[in-house]
Amino acid sequence: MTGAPARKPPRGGPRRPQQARSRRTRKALVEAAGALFEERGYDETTTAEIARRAGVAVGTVYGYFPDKRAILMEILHDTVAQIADLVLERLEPERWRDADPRRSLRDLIHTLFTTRRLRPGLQRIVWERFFKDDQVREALEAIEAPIFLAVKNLVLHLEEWGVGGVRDPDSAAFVIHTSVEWTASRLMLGGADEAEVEAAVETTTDMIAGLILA
Amino acid sequence: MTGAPARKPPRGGPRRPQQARSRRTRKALVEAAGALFEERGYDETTTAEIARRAGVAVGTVYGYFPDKRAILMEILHDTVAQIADLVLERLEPERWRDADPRRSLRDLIHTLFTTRRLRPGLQRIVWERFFKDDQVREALEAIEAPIFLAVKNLVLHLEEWGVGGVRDPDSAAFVIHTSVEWTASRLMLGGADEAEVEAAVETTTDMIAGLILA
Amino acid sequence: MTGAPARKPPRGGPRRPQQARSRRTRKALVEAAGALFEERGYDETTTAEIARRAGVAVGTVYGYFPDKRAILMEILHDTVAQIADLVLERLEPERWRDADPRRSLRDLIHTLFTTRRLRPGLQRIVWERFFKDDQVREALEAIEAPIFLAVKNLVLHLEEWGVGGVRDPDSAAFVIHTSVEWTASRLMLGGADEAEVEAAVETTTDMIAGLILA
Amino acid sequence: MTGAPARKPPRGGPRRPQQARSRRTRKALVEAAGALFEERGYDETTTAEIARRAGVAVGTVYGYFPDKRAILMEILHDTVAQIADLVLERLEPERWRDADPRRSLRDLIHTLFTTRRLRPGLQRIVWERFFKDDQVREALEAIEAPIFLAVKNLVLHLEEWGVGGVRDPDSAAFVIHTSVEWTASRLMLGGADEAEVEAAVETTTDMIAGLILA
DNA sequence: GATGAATGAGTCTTCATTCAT
DNA sequence: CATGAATGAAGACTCATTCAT
Repeated sequence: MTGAPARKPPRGGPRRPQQARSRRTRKALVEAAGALFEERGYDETTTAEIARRAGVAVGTVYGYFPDKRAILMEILHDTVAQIADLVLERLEPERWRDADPRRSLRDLIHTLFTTRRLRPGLQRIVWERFFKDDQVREALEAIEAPIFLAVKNLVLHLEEWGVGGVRDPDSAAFVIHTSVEWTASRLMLGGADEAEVEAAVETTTDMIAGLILA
Repeated sequence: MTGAPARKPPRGGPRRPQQARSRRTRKALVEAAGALFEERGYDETTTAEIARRAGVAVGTVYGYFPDKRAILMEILHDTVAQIADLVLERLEPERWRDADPRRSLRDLIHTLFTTRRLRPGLQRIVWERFFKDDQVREALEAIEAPIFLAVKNLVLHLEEWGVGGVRDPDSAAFVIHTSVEWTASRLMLGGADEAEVEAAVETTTDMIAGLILA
Repeated sequence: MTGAPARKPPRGGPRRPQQARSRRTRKALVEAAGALFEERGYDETTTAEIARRAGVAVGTVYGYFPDKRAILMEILHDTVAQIADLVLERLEPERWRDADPRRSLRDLIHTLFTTRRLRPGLQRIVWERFFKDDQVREALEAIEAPIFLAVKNLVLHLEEWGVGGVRDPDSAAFVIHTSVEWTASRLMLGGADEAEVEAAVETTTDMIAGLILA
Repeated sequence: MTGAPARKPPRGGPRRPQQARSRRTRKALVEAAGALFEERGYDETTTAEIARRAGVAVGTVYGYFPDKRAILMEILHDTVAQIADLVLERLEPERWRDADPRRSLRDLIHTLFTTRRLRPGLQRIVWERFFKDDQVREALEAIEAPIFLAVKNLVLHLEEWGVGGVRDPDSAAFVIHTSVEWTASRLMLGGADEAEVEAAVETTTDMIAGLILA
């Protein structure tokens, strides 16, 4: 006999099926809440609705999250982090090194605008709670920090390459990102038409270029 | 024509004392609500508190306003309009004609930043409700419209005077104002220190100058 | 003309009818809650039931009391104070001066026992919450204080009159009242039969007599 | 008959290891619950906490006890019985036969007071539930019965020895024990200082001595 | 037997708005 | 017009107990 009773890990199969179920429930909960927050908003969504949509009982929600706000925080974090990643990509100096800076900048701005189309309802919630909910503000600031750093870093590289530069890189990073972020939000989360958006991308590119290029 | 319909011609005494009282009550209500919204926030203020602070009964509130939101709308409108006026002043072409454009610009930006210190609690409410309450959005947009126009007009003047110009004046007006407004809000309504603010004013001035000057 | 329009106080009639209504509602609330607490117990009574029994909406309850516990505190206070008054009467030295001390004592003990028949359900709630709810404990202690004082005072009088006396009047007051109170509670709030109660009154009288008389 | 049904004769090793484990789990559960009830109180302790503290799953609890209350009953029984044993010792006539009755009595009272220091949290639960939970009341009464009997028996011995006696030994037993028990509880489970306790012990001794001695 | 995910009835409390006086 | 008592729908959260794995 070759041996041991082939028990427990049958071959990479899912161990501890309970955990699998648990993960599935959690996911269902996050998805249900995400969809509802997106559709209706945070205050307008009840914990009972989240449970129903996830196909579980109310009590189950509280087995996974301490309270309603914790669900929001998780979803907000994921959403915002996902957006931030897309932006961070466009900020890598390598992408700019041998390219036309104006083109790269426009590309960056364009990305900053289009990412606002991701989960707009949740992004609205971010702004809605930004000044009244410290947790939301802190979470957003934590996610923005690396972006500010990347912008600053990029500006320093541009200076080094002789294609631009600013007086105060920290301040520039903050002002640039904040400006674009909000211009994009107002246009994309409001209901702006395509022409307006196009024009804004162009104008914004000009504006930022005026600050950091040449 | 000899005149107005002489309704209830009171002899001597103050005309329509009721209206005077009424106006006083209304004012008390608006002031009470304004102070409470500023201190606590909109959702955190109850109509009962507003009435108590104004020294009237709850029911009386509904004799002057259809609902709680209407009080907010009035206050928000007044506050935002007041701020807009301060900004509009700085946008008058006369002020720019014979002055150093860079200086005038810096002055404008500075004004845009410092006006955020007016009734910050109410301004927070604006952003909190901007995307979730169409009435708030529309009211704000109505008030911003003349500003956009003034910015556009100014840019056109600058072009005429040969000190600047942009490709798309409408878009520029929107982008400029929106950018500065939000950068200022985040800094002033959050708790930024003086140095950060100073730096941001400088950087922002550089940025806008890059777009519209020279 | 004799004068002023006979308005407002028509002649001792009820002024401010609103306050009358308010008082009525409050009373209905207290009575409803009292009856329910008595019948079912505190935890077993819901605020909705109280409102329904009082014939008002749930919200009305909170117009008169900050929370459910406040209703209990008021009722408990009233009930216990009422009982305390009955006991205090029997403790007045005048009642003892020219009477047979043994008889007066028996009378006192008897009163302490029979008062336990008043609102037994509420008295149960007192003991149920005594050690877990500081407010209840404090309220009870506040009401007991004058009783302790009266007992002490009585003992001092007895000593003066040469019919008794104890080593430590404060301690005696506490021990006497506490002992009788609990013996009575256990018998009357449990379901003791008449004979047991009679015997206990007699025995308790002997016991206290042994301590404070002759 | 040759004997016992040789069910599953285990060779050598420890018999029914399951039962050993089972007993260990049960004990862990009782200890966990006991500690938590003592610390927080009954209502404030959840079954989930008990399970966690015992190191088992929630469901497991229900394999050993039909419900939460059953755990309490077992713990209460053990605790109260343990206290009762300490008291019963001091009530054995042998201890009193050749000793100074006053001394023995004081010793007994002292014991009745100090035993209230054992598991005070659980004793609080007894009083909290005494009138609302028939099972608790019955359990306590069952445990008190032998004490009442022992007190009665002691009183009869004292009478026989010519050092005391009462009219109604049954009633006396109940009154004595109940009085001391509650005086002690209020002092020891509340937060009385040492001096108060000492005085109460002395006074109580005087009081009981007045009833049963001489 | 053990596990722990799931259940869901049940609670208190809030507050914008109405309306009889 | 003012008053303020009354309304009642709504919502977040708890926890003893069950049961599929």
